[in-house]
Amino acid sequence: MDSAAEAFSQKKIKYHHGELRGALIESALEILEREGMESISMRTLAKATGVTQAAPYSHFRDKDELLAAVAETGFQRLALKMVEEATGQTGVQARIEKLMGAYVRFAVANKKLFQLMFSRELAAMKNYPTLAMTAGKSYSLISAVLSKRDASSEDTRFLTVTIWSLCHGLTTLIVDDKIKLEQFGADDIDAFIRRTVGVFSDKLS
Amino acid sequence: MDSAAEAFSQKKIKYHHGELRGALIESALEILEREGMESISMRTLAKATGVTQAAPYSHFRDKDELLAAVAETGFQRLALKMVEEATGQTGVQARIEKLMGAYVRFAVANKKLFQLMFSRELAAMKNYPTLAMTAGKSYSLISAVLSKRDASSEDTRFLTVTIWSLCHGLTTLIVDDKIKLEQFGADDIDAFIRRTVGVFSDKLS
DNA sequence: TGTACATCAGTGAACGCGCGTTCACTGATGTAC
DNA sequence: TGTACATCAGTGAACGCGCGTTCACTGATGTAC
Repeated sequence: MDSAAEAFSQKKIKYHHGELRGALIESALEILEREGMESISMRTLAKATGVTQAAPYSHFRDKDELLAAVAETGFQRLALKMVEEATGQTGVQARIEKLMGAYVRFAVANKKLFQLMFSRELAAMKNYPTLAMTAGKSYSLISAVLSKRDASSEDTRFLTVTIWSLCHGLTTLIVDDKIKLEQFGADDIDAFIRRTVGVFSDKLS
Repeated sequence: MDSAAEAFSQKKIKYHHGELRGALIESALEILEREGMESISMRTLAKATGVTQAAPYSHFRDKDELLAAVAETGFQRLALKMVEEATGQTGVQARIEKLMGAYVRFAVANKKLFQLMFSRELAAMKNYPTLAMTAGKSYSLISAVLSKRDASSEDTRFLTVTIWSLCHGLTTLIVDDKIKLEQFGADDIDAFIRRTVGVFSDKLS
């Protein structure tokens, strides 16, 4: 028996999967990016994970709970990227630019996941407290940086909303193909963002 | 026969509807706002309009074409509101504030319609040229105002994208309940926007 | 170390549902004469 | 003004489909003794 066949049979003979919950989320992320959100159903996910269609219900109460888990994974990864890229930067403006850059780049690299994270299906879900908390992380990161400014001529809360709106709006429009970066002669996303944030750079010192 | 019964019977006996296309779009707008996008199906629309489920296919090739028509109506009304509110204003900043105000207020007053207009289902539709054109109107309006500035220290295209992103992002976040206006002590949307646009008012003269 | 047993993850079949769409048809309407 | 006819909007029945979810079950696994 060669190793491929062995792996297959190992996969086949396993009755208890062991890590089905995580595997379902991974499958969801893959299918999401490959085929889009409409292709995500309990049945396709189960099949993709090599399990019967009813098996996921041992780990998720219903489809909403699964989608919430997938989205939460997305928000965690997004926040992680933002933190990673912004640490080590000095100066408010530089850190804001990095946060925004991470936001946009994450969304572009994970279009469908980003769309899921802000889809109306997900927005309709109240009663997933951890999801709401994780989703609020990017706002907190921006707010935290802005509150460290020397001169606070501009109210931090308003400035945070402004920056966050700008960041989210720009990202949404890019992901949904309403803005084509190439048309702006900006070599890359970072240059584009620097240009955009530059509009109110004087408020960021 | 009283007038109500007469109206009913008139409605009943009519074989040819006469204005079915428009009536379907109206029904869609009503159901949309009342029950949300998931409740819109060819069948429910037909039923709501008092017609058999196959009748809509005399006016729309398929569901996509109908949704595109509904969204296009939305974009037209949005552009109309923006024009209405901005005309008569003097000064770039005032006009930008009015354009943004109209955008946000339209979205708040027509949440579900706005969500449809920027939904992934609609984004997936290429090949509806008139839809794309109508959808681009709000961008054009902002761009047109900004190009009238005296001193063009900031490139108009970048500034337009910045403002549009801010406008769209703010709107999206409000409509999706990520931002609660009450928490900001702003009496109304206009005050809030004035505060937000004020961040880079010096670039708007 | 070996056995009995409780637990519960995953099975396989079935449910009911609403959906988009097709199709042969019917009958209201407007037009040409 | 009245009739014949072409058009085509709307009918009613049917199609096939994938979906979320339930349910009684089976068998792998870990633990207590």
